[in-house]
Amino acid sequence: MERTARERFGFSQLRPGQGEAVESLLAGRDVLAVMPTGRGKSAVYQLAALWLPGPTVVVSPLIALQRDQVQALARTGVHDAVAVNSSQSARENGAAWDALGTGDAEFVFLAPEQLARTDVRERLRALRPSLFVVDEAHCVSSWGHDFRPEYLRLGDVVAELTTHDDDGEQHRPVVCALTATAAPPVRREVVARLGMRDPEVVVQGFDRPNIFLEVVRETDGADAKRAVVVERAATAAKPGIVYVATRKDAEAYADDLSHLGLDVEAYHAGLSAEDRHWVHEAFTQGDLDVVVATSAFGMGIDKPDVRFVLHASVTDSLDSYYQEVGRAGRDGEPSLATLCYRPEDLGLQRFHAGGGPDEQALAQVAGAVHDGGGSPVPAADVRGAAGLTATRTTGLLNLLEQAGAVRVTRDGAAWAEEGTAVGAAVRAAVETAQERRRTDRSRLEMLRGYAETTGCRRQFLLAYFGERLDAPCGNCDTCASGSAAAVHAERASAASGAGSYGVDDAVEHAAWGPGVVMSTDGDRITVLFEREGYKTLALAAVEKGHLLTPARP
DNA sequence: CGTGTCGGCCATATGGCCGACACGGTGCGATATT
Repeated sequence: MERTARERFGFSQLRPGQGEAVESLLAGRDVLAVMPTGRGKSAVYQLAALWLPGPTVVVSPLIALQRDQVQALARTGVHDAVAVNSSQSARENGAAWDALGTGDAEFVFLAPEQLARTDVRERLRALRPSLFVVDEAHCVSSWGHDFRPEYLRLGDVVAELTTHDDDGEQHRPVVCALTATAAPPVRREVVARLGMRDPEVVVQGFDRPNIFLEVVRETDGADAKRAVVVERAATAAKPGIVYVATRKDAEAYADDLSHLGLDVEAYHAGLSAEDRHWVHEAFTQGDLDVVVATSAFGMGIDKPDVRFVLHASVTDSLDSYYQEVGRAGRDGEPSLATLCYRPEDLGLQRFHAGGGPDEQALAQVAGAVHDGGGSPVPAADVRGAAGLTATRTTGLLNLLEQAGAVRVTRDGAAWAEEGTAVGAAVRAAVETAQERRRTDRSRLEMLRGYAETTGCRRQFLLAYFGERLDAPCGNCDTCASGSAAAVHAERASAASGAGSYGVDDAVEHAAWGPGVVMSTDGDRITVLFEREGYKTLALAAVEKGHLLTPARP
């Protein structure tokens, strides 16, 4: 394997975890790999594909990313790769299928929306793929629920690609999920949603010790914060990225910085595809000092020398935050991650997390399904009857399915579970949506915790991702100010009962229900409850009040 | 859930305050228009 990696792909040596992951895939075992961005992740499936017999399906979230990946594979000259998507003509897509059919192409890149098409799944099934890769697999969790609901159907797609020989032998593609950032609950969700079986979970270190972490708390209002953001972006070592919460802010900050003489561009989804491509290229080539961007700017950026990532506002979670921070300092040189924190900015994220679910729309969808009288109603009919867009209908059907009120076939046709009334289905779905909202809000609260901690930032961040750093890191603002050391000493001297709880322990709370211990930290413990989200509790109170009881994992 | 904008009103002749209201992120694919 190492020789092949060296000779055919030009990798000097396998990185930690890569060999393990490839071996598992070759042995037919599913793999979830959480690895830093770079060559490391795609090498896993490229190598495995060399020895596995059938073609490889790669689910990739962006068409632009699919293009990059196809080109990158073409450069290796080892395998041919094709993509199937709506940006290509019918002729191009047809040629892609032909290449796969003759064996000229080994890889096919698709977005989840393509896999929602019956004809696409049938063609894939006929190809008998041996490997099913989900790239940027955290999208399953972060986008599946509302934004791109087809992500939640990928598990069903794997099931449909499973075929049987004449002698009854099962042929199921091995599933390989890849991501750079995933906290333990995200990993669990990806594994569950993709229907992965006893997966090998390979997690490379999350720590990026060369990035200095700091939070600037702004108490003097929105205008004062703007001034601080501009000043910091102007004086920091270049190049860098400024992340903002709105498109309007992206334009405004870009204007301000440009007036200071910087080479700067705004980037957000409201720009033309042409402009976006241009900004992306210019930044990659080193022609820009700063890009001011919404969360649209990110996937596909693999620039080694980004010196700073400055957040003008909070993100929706530490998962998103660290994903964006991770674009700094990939070359290992000193870099800076600054979060300009105003508690008021949390409001926009609360808004984005959604208000109450739309009961009327739910009732229409549930009603349309119910009218089928127990036989599957095609998704198009549900959509028509409810008068909603396809995306929205799929999202609401996912919600109803998650609530156990309806069942959905792999074609997206839905039928009502026997004996469930429309009203009950809607109530169950509303409860499911509210759970989702609570966990979303608790994720936001964890970000608040990071911004407001007086302890070591890196310890807090790594604990969130399930990694323990025993001592303060020495490369963040609280370490520099001395407050991290003070907190560390205080926690060490506090009578620690943490011994009775370990990370990943299943526990139960009388009111909040079942949960899993995410981290223990001296005198406190953070638990992720299934229905309530993250809660951080004082250990003394937990022990005294017997608040948590062990539960079955 | 917080912010920016606009119109109306007030107490005084223009500036400031208040309430109402709109707005806010991520991409796929299908469809309509040039």
